Amino acid sequence: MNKPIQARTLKTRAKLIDAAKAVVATSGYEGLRVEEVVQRAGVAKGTFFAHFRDKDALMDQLLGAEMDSIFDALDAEPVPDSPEAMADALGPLIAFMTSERYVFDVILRYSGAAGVTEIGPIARTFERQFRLFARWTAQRDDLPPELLAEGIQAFLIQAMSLQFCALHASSQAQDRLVTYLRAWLR
Amino acid sequence: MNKPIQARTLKTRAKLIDAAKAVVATSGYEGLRVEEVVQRAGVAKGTFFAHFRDKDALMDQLLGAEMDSIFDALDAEPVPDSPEAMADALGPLIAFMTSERYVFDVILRYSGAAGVTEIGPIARTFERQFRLFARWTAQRDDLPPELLAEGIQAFLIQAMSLQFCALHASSQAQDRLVTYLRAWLR
DNA sequence: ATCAGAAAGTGACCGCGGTCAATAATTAAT
DNA sequence: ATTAATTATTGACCGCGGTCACTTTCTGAT
Repeated sequence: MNKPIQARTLKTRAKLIDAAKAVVATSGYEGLRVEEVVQRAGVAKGTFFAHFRDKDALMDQLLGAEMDSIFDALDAEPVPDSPEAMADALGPLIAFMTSERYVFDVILRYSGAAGVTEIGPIARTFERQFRLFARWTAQRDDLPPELLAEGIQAFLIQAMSLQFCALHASSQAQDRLVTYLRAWLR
Repeated sequence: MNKPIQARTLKTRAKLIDAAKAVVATSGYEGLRVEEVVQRAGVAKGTFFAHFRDKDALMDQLLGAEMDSIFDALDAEPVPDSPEAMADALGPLIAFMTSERYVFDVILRYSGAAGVTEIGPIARTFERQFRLFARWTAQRDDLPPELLAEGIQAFLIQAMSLQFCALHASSQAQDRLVTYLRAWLR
C-alpha cells in the first residue's frame, strides 16, 4: 500500500545513471566499470547494487532508453512501402544495435524476458518492435501480420548477426535485410 | 614449418577436456568453474589458459563437439519432406541448444566467427547447419537454396529465443518452428 | 523534542576469470 | 653427455562483479 519512495533515492539513482552515461560516452558500453560509475556518482559500491540487481540491469536501462528513442522516431514515420524502405527506416536501429559486439550480445540476452520474473526495458522495446512490424504489414492478406512481424524480427537479427562474422563486410546488414524481406514479403 | 607438438601437451589437453566433461556432467555447463576443472585435471590454473584462450574457448570446444555429433546424425537422415518433418528432425538440436540458457547464449555468441581471427567449432557447426538446410531445400525452384537455408536458420533461432521468454511454455519451440517454416517454404 | 523502526548507504570482503615472471621439462646441436 | 634454446607448467597475483553485516539517515507516532 504505502511505498513512499524517498527523494534521496531518486537523487542517488539519477546520479548513478548520469555517471553511467558519462562513462559510456568516454569508454563505450563495453568499457563501463561499476567501480568507475560509483566513483563518479560519489557513492559506495554497495549503493549501486541496491539500485540495480547487477551490472546488466544498468545496461538494460541504458540500452532500453536509447532504443526507445529510436522507436519513438520510427513510430512517427509513415509505413514503409517496400523492403528497401523498411531496411532504410531500420538503419538507425541497426546502427545502434551493432555499434558494439557487447551491446548486441546484451540486447539479445535481454530481448526475451530477462529473468522469469520481470520484463525489462529492452524486452519492452522488442514488444514495440513487434507491434511496429505488425503495423507495417497490417494491410497484407496472405499471412497474419503477427506472423509476418515475427519473421521480420527473425531476419533482422539474422542480418545483424552476420554483420559480426569475419567473412562479411560491415554496413551490409541493411542489404542483407532487403534480400530477406523481398523473399519473406513477396 | 616444424611444429612438433609435445606428447605432454596432448596429454595435458586431454586431461583438461576429460575433467571439464566430468564437471559438466555433475554441475552443467553454467556450473563449470575453471578452478574445479584444473583441480580434477591435476594441473595449475595457468596451464588451463595456456591451452584455452579463455573459459569460453573451452565451451566452444565442448559445445561444438556435442553439436557436431548431432549433425552427424542429421546428415545421415533422409531429407525431410515437410515443415513438420524438419522440425521433428531438429528436435535433438533444439533440445541441446535450449537445455541451458547459458548454453544458448554461448552458442549464439560464437555462431558467427568468434573473434575476427579464428573460426571455432561452434561457428563450424553453423556452416554445417547452413549446408544441411541448403540440401533440404535444393529441389525447390522458387528461391535459391542458400537464401531458404538462411531463412530456416533465422527462424530456428527465433523459435528457440522465444522458448526463454517467460510468456511461452517450454518445448513449444518445435511447434513455432513448424508455423514459421510453413510460411517460409510455402 | 524524542524515540522506534524502516529505508538507504557503506566498504571490507569474497568468488572467479585471467595474467605473468619464474621455473621445470623437453628437444636439438655439439 | 653437456649445453643452449624452446616449450610447457606453475601459483602468486590482479581486476572486477557482487555480497552483507553494520552504520547512518529518514519518517511517522507519541
